[in-house]
Amino acid sequence: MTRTSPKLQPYSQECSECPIRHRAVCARCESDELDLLEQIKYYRSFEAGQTVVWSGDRMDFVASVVTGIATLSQTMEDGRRQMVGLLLPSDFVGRPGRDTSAYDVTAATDLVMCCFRKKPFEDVMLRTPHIGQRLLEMTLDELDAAREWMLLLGRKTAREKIASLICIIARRDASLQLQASGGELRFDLPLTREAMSEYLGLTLETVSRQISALRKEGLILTQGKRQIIIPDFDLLLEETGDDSDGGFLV
Amino acid sequence: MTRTSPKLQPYSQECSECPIRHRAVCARCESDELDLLEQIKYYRSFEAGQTVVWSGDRMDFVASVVTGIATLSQTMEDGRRQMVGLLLPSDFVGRPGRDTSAYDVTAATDLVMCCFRKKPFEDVMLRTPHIGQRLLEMTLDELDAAREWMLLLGRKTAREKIASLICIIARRDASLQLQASGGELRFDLPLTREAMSEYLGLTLETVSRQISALRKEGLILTQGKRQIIIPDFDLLLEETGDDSDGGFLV
DNA sequence: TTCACGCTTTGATGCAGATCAACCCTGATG
DNA sequence: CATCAGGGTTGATCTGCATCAAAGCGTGAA
Repeated sequence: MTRTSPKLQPYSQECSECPIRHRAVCARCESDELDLLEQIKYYRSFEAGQTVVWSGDRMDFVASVVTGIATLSQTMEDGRRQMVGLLLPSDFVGRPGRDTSAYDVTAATDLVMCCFRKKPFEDVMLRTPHIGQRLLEMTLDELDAAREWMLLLGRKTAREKIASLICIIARRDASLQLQASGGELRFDLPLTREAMSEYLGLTLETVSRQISALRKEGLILTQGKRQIIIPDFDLLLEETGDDSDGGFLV
Repeated sequence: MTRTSPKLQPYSQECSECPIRHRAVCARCESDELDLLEQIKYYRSFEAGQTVVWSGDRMDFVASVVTGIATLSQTMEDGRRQMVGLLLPSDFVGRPGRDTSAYDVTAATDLVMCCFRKKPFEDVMLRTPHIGQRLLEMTLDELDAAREWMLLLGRKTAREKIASLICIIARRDASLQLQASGGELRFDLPLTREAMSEYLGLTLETVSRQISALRKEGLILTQGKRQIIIPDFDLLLEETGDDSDGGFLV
């Protein structure tokens, strides 16, 4: 399923100049830094379900998601799996200063990533401090998201977990698309029931049951297996167990 | 276990001069930077149980733990609580670029922190890039720890959670004290049963029961309520559910 | 058209951990 | 020395989610 060669992606519309995060950074970029990054960047694409790297394998690049969704997961010896990262377009993977992956990185949907070989990337980082600063900000954001996620895993009920996940995806989806809010929200769930269960620390049967329950109560509507419509976002938010006064948007 | 297990890596000695993280940084410090940091640092101490800041409150400093243990927790409206950070000596709290705390910060034991007012600290950061780099490394470490924690919360059984927590504390404790391992490990649990339950996403009754179970099976010995002796660390490790081949050092 | 395969839904049952409720230490205090 | 309070333990019961099992889609291949 090689539809478009990654080389031909109209990536420039995002922001061809700034590879770290495709938005918001470029104001600080200077042209010689950009040249350096341009020279070392390359694209890779994956089909839904493919593994990008296995935990423990050598990973000699860092990357950011261009399109699609990637996940980070940990697996226990007996096969229990927990997702620990969900990467949407513009998110970053890889750790400067470490050369093996600590997690399984998987394409949840068809996926295009913009990669930089680690060594040259680190060289550029040394020369251009704002890249490090940006990376620090992003890492702090991820840490906050991870902590919110810990609350979900440790203390929320299955119903609250499902409502939370739907809200999280709706929000990120909406923010990516600058969607006009006001009425209903409509979007595709980009995850299988199984992937959702790995995100939430549940079984896929429980995920399915809770989605059915929310549908029966009218809190969400569904079209097909994947499309979700949220008639009243605030109503759904009340089911998440989160503070009603605006919590985090991740 | 004739020699020090790789799982019990010692921290390098503390370094009173370097406030960011007491180990490992100072090689890169230069005296004028240190002077700057010296000038803006101050100490605060707290008794066990005291709250350092509440979630949502103004927090105009960043800090690192000097002695004792601090925790970060999130609370839901109905009172359910989840710990999301456990700060041992040399760990860092606070987020440059944000002026309210996202979490309740609490002294789990008597606590001394070395604080820096946020604004001057940020100024120093701008001037001395290696502080930002160090902070990035530390944040990445914390993110890895958070992800390990997510696996624990989402997928481990109560028994595995307890075994994991005891191992985590034993390791960090051992590394702080350069403890000669080889035989048994002996240390104080610095957390109440309730704090442990908040860490693990359990109730305190379950924590108590599981500790009793491990004791009855001889995997741990206890003296009083708090002191723990681990006769065979590897045996306890097998109860954590983690991969046997060396996992993370946090 | 039929088949097969991957994903999803739904039902029946079991169990780990929550909940509710006593009771037990141990050290501080008058 | 008696009392008290703040942990900590242990027991009985309940329940939310896991587990086991089967059947229902929807899509693409034959």
